[in-house]
Amino acid sequence: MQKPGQKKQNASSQRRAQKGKRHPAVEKELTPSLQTEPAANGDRARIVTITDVAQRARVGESTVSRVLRNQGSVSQATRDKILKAAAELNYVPNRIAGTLASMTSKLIGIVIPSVGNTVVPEVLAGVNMVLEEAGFQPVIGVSNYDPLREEILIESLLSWRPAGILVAGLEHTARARAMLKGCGVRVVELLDIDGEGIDIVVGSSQRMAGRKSAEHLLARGYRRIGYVGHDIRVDIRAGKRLEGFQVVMRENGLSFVDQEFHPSGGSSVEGGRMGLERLLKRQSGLDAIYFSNDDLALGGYFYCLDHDIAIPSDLALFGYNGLEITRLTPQPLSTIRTPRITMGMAGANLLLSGGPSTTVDIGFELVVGATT
Amino acid sequence: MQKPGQKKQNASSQRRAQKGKRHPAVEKELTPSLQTEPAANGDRARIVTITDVAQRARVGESTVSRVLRNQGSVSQATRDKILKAAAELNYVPNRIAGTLASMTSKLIGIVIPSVGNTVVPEVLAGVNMVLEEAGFQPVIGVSNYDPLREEILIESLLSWRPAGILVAGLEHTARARAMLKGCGVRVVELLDIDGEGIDIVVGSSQRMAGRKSAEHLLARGYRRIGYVGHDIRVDIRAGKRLEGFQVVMRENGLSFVDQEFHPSGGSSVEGGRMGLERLLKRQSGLDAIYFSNDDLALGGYFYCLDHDIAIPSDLALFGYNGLEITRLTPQPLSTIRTPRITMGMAGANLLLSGGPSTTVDIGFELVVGATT
DNA sequence: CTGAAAGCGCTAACAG
DNA sequence: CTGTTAGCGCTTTCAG
Repeated sequence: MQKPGQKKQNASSQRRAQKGKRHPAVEKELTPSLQTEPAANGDRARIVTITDVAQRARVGESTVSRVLRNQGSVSQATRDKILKAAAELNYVPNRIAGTLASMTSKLIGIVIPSVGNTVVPEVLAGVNMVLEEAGFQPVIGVSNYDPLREEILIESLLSWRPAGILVAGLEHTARARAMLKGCGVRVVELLDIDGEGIDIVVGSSQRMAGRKSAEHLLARGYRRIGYVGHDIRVDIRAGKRLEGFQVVMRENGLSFVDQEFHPSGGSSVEGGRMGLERLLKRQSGLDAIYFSNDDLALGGYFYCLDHDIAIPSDLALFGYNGLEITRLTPQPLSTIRTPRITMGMAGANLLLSGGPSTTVDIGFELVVGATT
Repeated sequence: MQKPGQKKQNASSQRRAQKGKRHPAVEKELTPSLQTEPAANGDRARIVTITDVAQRARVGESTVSRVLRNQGSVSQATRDKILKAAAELNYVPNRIAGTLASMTSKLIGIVIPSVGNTVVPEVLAGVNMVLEEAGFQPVIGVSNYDPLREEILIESLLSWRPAGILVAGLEHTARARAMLKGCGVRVVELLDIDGEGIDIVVGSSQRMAGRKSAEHLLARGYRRIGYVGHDIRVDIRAGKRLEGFQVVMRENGLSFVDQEFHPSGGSSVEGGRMGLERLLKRQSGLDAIYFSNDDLALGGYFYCLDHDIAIPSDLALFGYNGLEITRLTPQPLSTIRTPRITMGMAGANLLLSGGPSTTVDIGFELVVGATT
C-alpha cells in the first residue's frame, strides 16, 4: 500500500526499501543491542545522499547533480527547489563517489622532503594558492629525504588517482620514476633543474647557485674559504651547490681550506653554529665560510656575534635560500634568494594548464648583504 | 571464436567486451582522430583494475581483493599467483573505489591557519608521524586565519568523507561548528584549550600562558611594560594570551604603558622590529616588552642588537612559542615553549583511538632565557 | 578457501 | 529542460 513518492515519509526507510538490501544489519538501527562500533560522537546520523535530495525536491538524481555542479541547464524553479532541499537536508556531496563516477579527480598529490625550515612551507603556500583557486585539494606525504619512503608515498598518493602530483627534486628511485612516468597524470618536479625531468620541472639551478656564490666570494677577495654544511648525501641539492662552488674554486686554483659536515637531524641553526665552532677550532686564518643554507649560516652568524668575530672583516659568511629572517638580522646575510612562492605557483599552474612537458628555470638572485 | 580466459589476449579489449559499453568513444583508442583531450604525458595507457589482475591470475575479483588487503584467509598458492599477476600488470589499487565500496576512508582532513612560521609545520609533522604509521593520508587546506574560508574548507574536506578532521583552535563559524558536530567523524581541535570544544581538544591554555608571562616579568621587577603584537582579531590565540597577561597586570595595579599592533601581512619578524621601533620612539622609560610571539620578539631582539640597547638591563624581551632559533641567538630569548610535535601526535592518536571526547592540556614550559 | 553478485553515491549518455 | 539507466573499481555478503 505504499504510494511511491508520498510526502512526509521517512526518507531513510523509504530509500532502503527501494534500493539496497546489502546490509540487513542496518535494520537494527532502532534496536541498538549489539552495536559493536563505538558510536563516535553524536548520533548515528545516516548520511544524506543525492537520492534523498532528489526525492525531497521531487526531481531526478541527475538534475540534482547538474544543479549541484552548476553544469548543464536547469530551470530556475527546479534549481531553487533542489537547492532548498539540499540545504534543508544539510546535504554534503560525496566527492569520493563523484570522482569514481566521473573518473576525474580534484586531488593533487604532493610529496615533500620535510617540514624543516621555511622553504618547503613557502613553496607549498604558492602551490596551494593556485590549487585552491582551481578547486583542487592537496594530499600530502613527507618523505624525510628518504628515497624509499618517497617511492612508497608516490605509490600511495597515486592510489588516490590524483589529477597530478608534485615532488621535490629530480632524483628518485627507478621504480618511483617509472610510476611517475606511467601513471598517466601530470607530474611536477620542484626546486631543482639540474638533471633530467619526468614531465614538468620548475626550479633553479643548484650548481649555478654554487658557482655564483663562489664567484662572489672570490670577487670580494676571499681566498681561504671553509665549508659548513649538513649531510649532502641526504640533501642532494645542497650537494649540487657545493659541487658548483668547488668547480669555480678549482678553476681559480683554489680549494676549500676545510669542510665540516654536520650530521643531519636536530636543528640546522644549531648545526651551523656547532659546525662553525668546530671548523674554527681546527683551522685558523679562514676568511670566509660557505654554508649549505641560510639556517646553517644563521647559526654561524650567531656564533660570530657571540664570540666577537667581526663580520665580514674577520670572517665572511654566505648562505643559500634568502630566508626572510636573514635580511632582518643586524647585518643582513649575503645569500642567494630563490622565489619560492613564485616557484610553487608556477609549478601548480603548469600542472593544471595541460601544456606540454617543460623545464622552467625560475632563477635566483644573489643578495649582497653585510656579511661579505 | 573467442575462448573465454585464453592466455595472451589483450586484457583491455577483453575487458571492454565483457563489461561496460558506456563510453563507446573509447573504441576509437586505436584511431586517434578527434582526441580532444590533450594526451598529457606518455601514452594513453588504460588503467589496470582488479578485474585485470583477477583474470590474469585466473581467480575471482574478491580473492584478489582479499590478498591485496591482507585480509581473510587465502591459500599461499593463490596468494602468490595473485601477487605475481599484480606485479606483472603493475597494478595500483584505486583507493577512491575502495573507499566508496567499504565506506571507510583513510583520508584525514586538516585545516591549518597558515604556513607562516614554523609552529604549524611542527604540529603537522607530529600529526603526520602518527597518521603515516597508521596508513592515513592528510588532505590539507589553508584558511589564512579567515573563519569563512575555514568554513568552506571544512565543507570541502568533509566531502572527501575523511575518517577524521583536525582544525586549529576553538573558534569557528556557527555553520562550521554545526558541520563538524554533525558530520559523524571524529574532530580534533588543536593548539588552544580555552573554550568549548567539539569533540577532542588538544592544546595548552593561551590565557594561562599570558598569565605566566606577566607573572614572570613582574617577579623580575619589571613594571613599565609595553606590548608589541600583530592583529589580535585575526590571531585569536594571541589575543587570549594578551588577555591573560593583562589580567595579571591589573591584579597588580598595572597596565601596559603602551601597545603597538602591527598590521598582519608581511613578515612577523619585520613586524616585531618595526613595532618595537615605533613603540620606543613614542615612549621612553619602558623596561620590558611582551611580544605576541617569538617571531615578533626576534625582530625586536634584532632591533636592540642593532641599536645598542642592552638586554635585559635597558630592556627586557619576552615572546611565545619557544621556537628552536630563539635558544640559539647570542642571548637566548625568554619565552614560553609549547610541545608542538607532541601536541600533533597526541591529537592524531586520540583521533584514531576511537576513545571518548576529551580535552587534553598539553601544557607549556616557561623558558627563562637571557632577555629577562 | 573461493567466486558470484549486489551495491557504495554519483555522473554521463541518451531518450524523452 | 528532465528522468532513466548503466556503470566507475572495489568491497562485502552469502553460498559453495
